[in-house]
Formats: sequence, structure tokens, C-alpha cells
Amino acid sequence: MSRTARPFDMVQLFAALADPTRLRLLNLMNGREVCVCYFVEILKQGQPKISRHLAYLRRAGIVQARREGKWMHYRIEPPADPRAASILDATLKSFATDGNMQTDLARLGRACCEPQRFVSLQGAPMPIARSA
Amino acid sequence: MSRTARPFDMVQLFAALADPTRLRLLNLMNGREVCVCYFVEILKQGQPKISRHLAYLRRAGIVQARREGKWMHYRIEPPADPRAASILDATLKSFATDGNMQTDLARLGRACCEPQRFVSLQGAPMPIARSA
DNA sequence: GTAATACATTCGTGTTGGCGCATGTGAGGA
DNA sequence: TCCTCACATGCGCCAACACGAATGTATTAC
Repeated sequence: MSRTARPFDMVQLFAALADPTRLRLLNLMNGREVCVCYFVEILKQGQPKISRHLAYLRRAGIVQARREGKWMHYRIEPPADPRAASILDATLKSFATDGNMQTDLARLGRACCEPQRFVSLQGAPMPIARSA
Repeated sequence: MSRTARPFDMVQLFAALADPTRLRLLNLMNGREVCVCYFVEILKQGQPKISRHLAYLRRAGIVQARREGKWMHYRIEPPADPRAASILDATLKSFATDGNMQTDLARLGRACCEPQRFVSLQGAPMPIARSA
């Protein structure tokens, strides 16, 4: 039984979106694959907190993780269920007109251009642009 | 300060959608103004439970209530915030391909055509079609 | 091997949410 | 006025969640 075959749990999807930290994480991952250390730096939140929210998003089936040496990269995984995909898409689009979300993206952009300014990002891999 | 002027709380919106009973209620209200007694009959759930979930949806700013004598009619109130409106719209559209939601709608249709078959619906006002 | 780095997970605590049950409230009807 | 109907709300209980702090686990550096 494939993971995409079973019907998507819409309630779990909405529960995953019902948290400000998780929405900020999704915003930062929108179009990019991002290393956990960037989340911690940009959101200025504790690492366990970030990690737990990422695990929550992964359980909900909307993000995927990839290991690269010591680092973990997270990216958005659009659900196979078209209903869930449309909800997630509408959510991601809504970030474009959200001032706080754009501020986060600007901070991410600055961190990528000058990682040497952030002690916690020394040697960390840059976010990788992704189509989905 | 008007109620629509302040920025919509997206987290509260998603929290409101993160419950199966509330999703079923929204589905039944999609395109209609429905009396509480119909919700109780169609969903076969206790009246206090239905009432509390409707109150939750009202607090989230996506449904409105109207009193008509002894009966309360609930309808969907599209949020003024276009971001919230698009999320809600995508959610409502997703019901079209959901078998359980269509079953609920079929039960509502039958209850409206033959209210005399349901003891709890004697004299209850019929749902009223609405554009939004 | 040891140590350090980058994340994940566990633990304990406070908060929130959902539920059934009982009770309160507001609008008719007799 | 009293009663009933339709619905809302308060109460107690239990489960789920968010959080900081501490600890565990891969991976790399030495």
C-alpha cells in the first residue's frame, strides 16, 4: 500500500497549519529546501521547538526531510490528494501578502548572502531553490 | 474600528477547520442557511456538541447566526481578508470530491423533502439557499 | 578511539480542546 | 402566568499540544 493511495487526512492537515511557528516554517520552505540551522537563526526560537514543529509537519505529510552529512534539509512535499494540495497551495499563496512572512523571507535572504554574520551558520549549507 | 479592518487571524481559521464535525457543518452550510435542528438530525450528534462547534466557527469569524423565532439559522460568512477567504473557498471546494460530505448533503436533501419522516424536524424551517 | 557538531527525542508542566451531562436563556403557545 | 421548545452555556473529566530543559543519536573532525 503506497503512502499516496490512502485518503489524505484533511483534519490533520488543518491542525498542522494551525500554529504560527509552523506557518512561518512553511513560508521559509516555500520554493526552497532549507537547513534546520537557518530556521533556528531566522525565527530566533529554540532548536528543540523548531525540530518538533518540523516533525509535526512531516507527520502531516506536507514536508520531507533529506540528510546531508550533519545537516538536515527540509522541503515542502505537495500532497498527492488534490484537495489537500489546493489547500496547501492557497495557504502558501496567502503568505505573499503577509508582512511578517515577507520579513522572515528578507531575513533569510540576508542570512544567505552574509552567513559569516551569523555565528550559528558558520559552514552551514545554503538553502536550495526548488520548483515545488 | 470595524470588525473586518483588523487583520484576520489565520491560525484561528485553521484551528476552526481542524475538526471533522466543524468541516461537516461547513459542508452543510455551503450555499445554504441551515437551522441547528437539521445539523443535529443529519450528523446524529448531541445538540450541545453541535452548538459548541457552531460557536467555535462563529468566534473564528467564518459563520454568522440569525434568529427566527425559536430557531437559529447559521450561514457561512466569507471573511473580508482575501487570504482567509481563499483558504475557506479552497476548503469548501474540496468537499465536492469527498464521498462522506456528499453523503451528508444527500441526507440533508432527503430531510428537506420529507421532514415528516424525522420526528425532530416537525415544523422546523427549511434550509434557505444562499449565493455565498 | 574521543570530542564536537547538528538534530531528534524525552520529560515534566501548563494550556487548550472535545465530550457528556446538567442547567440556563429566550421565544412562543396555552 | 406557566409550560414547552430550540438552543446556549457551565461543569468536570480526559486527551492532545506547546514549551523549556535535559538527554539521546548520527555524523564529522581530530
